[in-house]
Amino acid sequence: MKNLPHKTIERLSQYRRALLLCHAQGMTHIYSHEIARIQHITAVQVRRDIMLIGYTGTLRKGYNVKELIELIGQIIDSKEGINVGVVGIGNLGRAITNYFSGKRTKLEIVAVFDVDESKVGKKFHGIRCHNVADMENIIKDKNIQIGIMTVPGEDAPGIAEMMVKAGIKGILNYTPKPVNVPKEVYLEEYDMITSLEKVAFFVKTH
Amino acid sequence: MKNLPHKTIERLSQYRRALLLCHAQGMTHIYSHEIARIQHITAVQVRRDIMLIGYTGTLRKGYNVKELIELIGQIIDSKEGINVGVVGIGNLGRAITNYFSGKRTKLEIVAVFDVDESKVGKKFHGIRCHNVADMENIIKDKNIQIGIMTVPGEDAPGIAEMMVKAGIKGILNYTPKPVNVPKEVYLEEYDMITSLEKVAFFVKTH
DNA sequence: TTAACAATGTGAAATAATTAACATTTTTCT
DNA sequence: AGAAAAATGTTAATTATTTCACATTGTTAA
Repeated sequence: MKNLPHKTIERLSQYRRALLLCHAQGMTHIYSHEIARIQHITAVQVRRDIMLIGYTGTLRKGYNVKELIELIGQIIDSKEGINVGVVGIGNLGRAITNYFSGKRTKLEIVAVFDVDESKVGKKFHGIRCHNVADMENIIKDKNIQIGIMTVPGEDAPGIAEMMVKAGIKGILNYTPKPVNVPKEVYLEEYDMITSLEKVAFFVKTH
Repeated sequence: MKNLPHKTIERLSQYRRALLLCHAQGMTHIYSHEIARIQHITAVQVRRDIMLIGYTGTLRKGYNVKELIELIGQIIDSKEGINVGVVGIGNLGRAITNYFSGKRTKLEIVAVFDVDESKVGKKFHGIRCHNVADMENIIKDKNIQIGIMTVPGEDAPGIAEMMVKAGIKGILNYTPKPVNVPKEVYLEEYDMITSLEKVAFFVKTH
């Protein structure tokens, strides 16, 4: 199940999110076109993605919500769970920490880091804040495999380097500054300005 | 210049961000492979994107940084500038408001909104917070064309509907809940959980 | 002066992602 | 029972995006 397209992985995550809501509302089955409508994509795309993970629905009843949630979990979650650290507990770091906590059983934020001494030692949404200086040890001790960077851009390269040195496996970089990591570390970068500028461009050009 | 690929638009925004830094450091020219290294892409891709916007560099000297910044501005910025509103001034809304303010001359956050009475009337990074109930009028009065949603997921559909009613042109939805808008409104959705799960997947599968 | 080099620009090929088309199957209706 | 409808599953076609390959051309160095 390794060769799923990147886009399919993203959509599976989104499908699960939607399916969890449907499940909570008591729906037992769902059609591809219902999922499609929620996600603003086509039903064919949904069916193709689901085909790629080898699940098969019931004709005329659609997909079993519970089963599909579980299968998507088997695909995208790691069995043992993955520990996550957030570096930089400003507004964005706090937003992410609050938002994630308890949302996914297989992904847990186990530590947050900051340089600000007044934050070190405090808890954010129940998670202790450590000094960035101690990051390397804590990443190793707590087996943190993914780091989320929410520090100011100028600090990003240094933080990334520290994380790589500590043996991090993946980095999600929310700073405006691209960082360099060795190719064995998976890197995902996202900048909000780019998204806003993209919206602005398409607004401008109708 | 309307038919630029979506991906090219995103990269142009990123190139500009990088170029602005280079310009600030006093660089006058830059090679495609230098831009490529910063953005972790190939030099060919950079050259092709630049070709698509009709700019042409100097052989052996590369691209003129200032000129390229200006040209990208002509492509992706709107001449008159676009006003932006942020709905939901929790941690994420504040992060975005702080981060954007003053970063781009052609995109200005002119109002923020919240339901929380204790926030209404206050200023956030110099921008007044209004009651969501007044949103429709203020969007019209201030000619807000883009709305950034940073409210809890369950409020997203209602907020989107209000914005559409007020004549918004584009929405950037950072809530975990996809919203429906008429096709003349440009919609961009981004969910942090999806990004994190994607990183987790690729970390898991090496 | 001329050869080697290092850059851009771009048509063509390759790859990735989406969509179309339709076979199949279950259910419902007559 | 048979026809129509409505759903899935999947191959093939299409579209979008990236990469290859290489022509071109200033620059540098022998």
